[in-house]
Amino acid sequence: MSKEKKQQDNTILDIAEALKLSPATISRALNNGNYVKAETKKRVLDMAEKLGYRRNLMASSLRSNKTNTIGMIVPRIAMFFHAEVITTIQTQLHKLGYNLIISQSGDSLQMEKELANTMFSSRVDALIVACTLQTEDFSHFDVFVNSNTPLVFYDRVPTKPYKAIIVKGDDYRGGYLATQHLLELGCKKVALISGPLTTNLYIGRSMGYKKALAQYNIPENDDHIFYQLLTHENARKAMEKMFKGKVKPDAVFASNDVTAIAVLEFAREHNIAVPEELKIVGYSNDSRTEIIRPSITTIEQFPKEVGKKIVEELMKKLTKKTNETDTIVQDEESIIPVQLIRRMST
Amino acid sequence: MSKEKKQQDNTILDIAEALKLSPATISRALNNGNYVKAETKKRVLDMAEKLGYRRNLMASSLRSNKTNTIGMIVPRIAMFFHAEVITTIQTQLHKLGYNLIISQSGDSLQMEKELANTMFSSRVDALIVACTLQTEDFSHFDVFVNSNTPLVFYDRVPTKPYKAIIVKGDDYRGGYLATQHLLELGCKKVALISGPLTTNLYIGRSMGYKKALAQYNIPENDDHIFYQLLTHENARKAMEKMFKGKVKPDAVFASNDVTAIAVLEFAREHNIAVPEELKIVGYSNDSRTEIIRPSITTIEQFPKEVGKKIVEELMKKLTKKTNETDTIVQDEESIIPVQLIRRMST
DNA sequence: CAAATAAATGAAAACGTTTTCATATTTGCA
DNA sequence: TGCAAATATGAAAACGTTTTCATTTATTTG
Repeated sequence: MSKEKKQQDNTILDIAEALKLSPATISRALNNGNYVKAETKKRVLDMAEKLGYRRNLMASSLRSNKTNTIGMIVPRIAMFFHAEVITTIQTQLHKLGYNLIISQSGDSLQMEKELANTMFSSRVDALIVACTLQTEDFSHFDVFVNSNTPLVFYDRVPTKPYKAIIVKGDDYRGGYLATQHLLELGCKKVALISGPLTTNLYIGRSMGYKKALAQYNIPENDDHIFYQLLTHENARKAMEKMFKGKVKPDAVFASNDVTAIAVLEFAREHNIAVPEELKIVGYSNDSRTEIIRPSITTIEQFPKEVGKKIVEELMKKLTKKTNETDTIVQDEESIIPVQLIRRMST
Repeated sequence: MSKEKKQQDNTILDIAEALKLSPATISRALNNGNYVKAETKKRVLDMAEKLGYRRNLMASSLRSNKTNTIGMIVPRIAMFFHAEVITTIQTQLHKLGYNLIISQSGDSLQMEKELANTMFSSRVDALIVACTLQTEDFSHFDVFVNSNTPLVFYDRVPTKPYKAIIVKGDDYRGGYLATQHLLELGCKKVALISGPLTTNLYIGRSMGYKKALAQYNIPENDDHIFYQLLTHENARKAMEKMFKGKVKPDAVFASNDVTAIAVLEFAREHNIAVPEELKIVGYSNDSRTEIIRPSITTIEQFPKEVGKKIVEELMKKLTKKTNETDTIVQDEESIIPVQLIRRMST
């Protein structure tokens, strides 16, 4: 009853009043604008400090039409690769005076749509997205394109041309390197457990796989190729199927590390010696692949490089926003190199 | 040159104009307010849809003084426990119509302070924090308390009373369970590698450890107790020290899983049989502890329960915001139970 | 030293909502 | 049918900034 319901924050007007200046001047001082005397600026800053003033971002954004906030939608922050990308981006953006809003789609298309809307409502200055695996139609991002808000897709990106910045790993090369490595080691029956071909990632990795097979004159064996959701369970099922069949694989290229780990566990349980009888290559260099025994050979995607590239491209866009290069239909793609990390599973 | 610089978003006024209604009515319809005819409401919603209207959250928040956004500061999203907590919270909040803004302090106090300021500038309706390990002074959060903005600390919480909602795991019990388990198995020389005692987490876990020792009449051995930053390197150093000493431990209770893993790796390299010669217990049930061989016994903290509890307590606060219970100096603590997960390392 | 220019400040509008208060319309009931 | 109460709408102010434009003050220049 004694205190008011909500202690009032100090505003620019309070500073103005205390200093017998106009709000305009305060604003200029606070934004280190040019048209303000050094002395007044100091006085304002001191008084702001004294009054515990914090800029109201709502008001500021509303008026200036920029939020200094960048949105990000990822499938899951717990995924090692994405966590690294996020961290890099956040660090970089913070230095540049931007905030980052992170949201998870949980790999649900419905959620992705809702989040895109929310992000737009929040009027983020730009949006960075790694899509769900089901996203084939990208129209829920149109609103960003239409309002000229920079849009970045990374990792999981549109398969059709779309007016956005694209940053992705070299999946084709990754698939090729993994498979070539196995063939180079003398494997003749390299299986592929890939994600669904609706996503650029798995398309690329699978094509790399096929390229390598072709190059080594090994025919593809449809019984050894799986396109499915990359869950633990699905991986086991695939393995069971293959090892019940008449021709057993001598190597598996798994399009992600979770699957590679599941494959390794299957091998353990069925007393299949790794790498002697079965060699395994994963994808992404998840921290678990290094710790498991035998450690798993995998493809490093350099998430930090991806993050850096994203910020770099984004800043280009955000700063030269003035001159209209509206004619461009699709921005250029950046492709980040990958690297094979050889471990004990091969 | 043809297109305008930034395609104008449709506002409430555009809808109003199209429908020959006042902005007030549109606003009411959009917020399913009560004082609006069902028919007009439908007309408005349809037109909003047609014009691709999206509420401008800046304007809305500014006027209504609530953002429907909740902020969150964690040390690192890549930490398994935090990632789970975040995901749970985000899912729950989304159902309730709130957005979540996540930021990482990277365990830097300086960063934490900056982020707290930014969060306040963003006028989040509430803030959820897991502090850095160095945070002993909490005054950078005072501004939230002063403005009556609900504040939740979880996991890493103030050691002194502070007017905030507290949700934490039962660290004391966790430490006790881990140590008791080892003693029960006949270990006589249980080492402790703990984090620094500036944080409630490690205070609790260490006290639990000591309680168990006392209960089993085992004297503490200072050469086997370490309080240090829980890095991989520090863990190795501690192990080297102990195994060079005259009395070697027969078990290690590591206050986190990264350290437990490092201990296991040290054992592997020095041909110390786990669990026969050395038993290991970690803390947090990181996904890696299950995958490594031998798998590591650890303490489950039930991050999902933590997340749920946080949202529950928060909502209590946010909804009954009206009646002033201002006299309370500190909110109640919630303590989430823990559980020992026995694996092959013991 | 006056005129011209530059620098510093102020007044007021604007951003897109929500909300209060007033007004118009409909409904309920005697 | 008439009048109060309930329902539906509108007008205008407000939220806290930034920004444009005007004005004052200080500085330069011929």
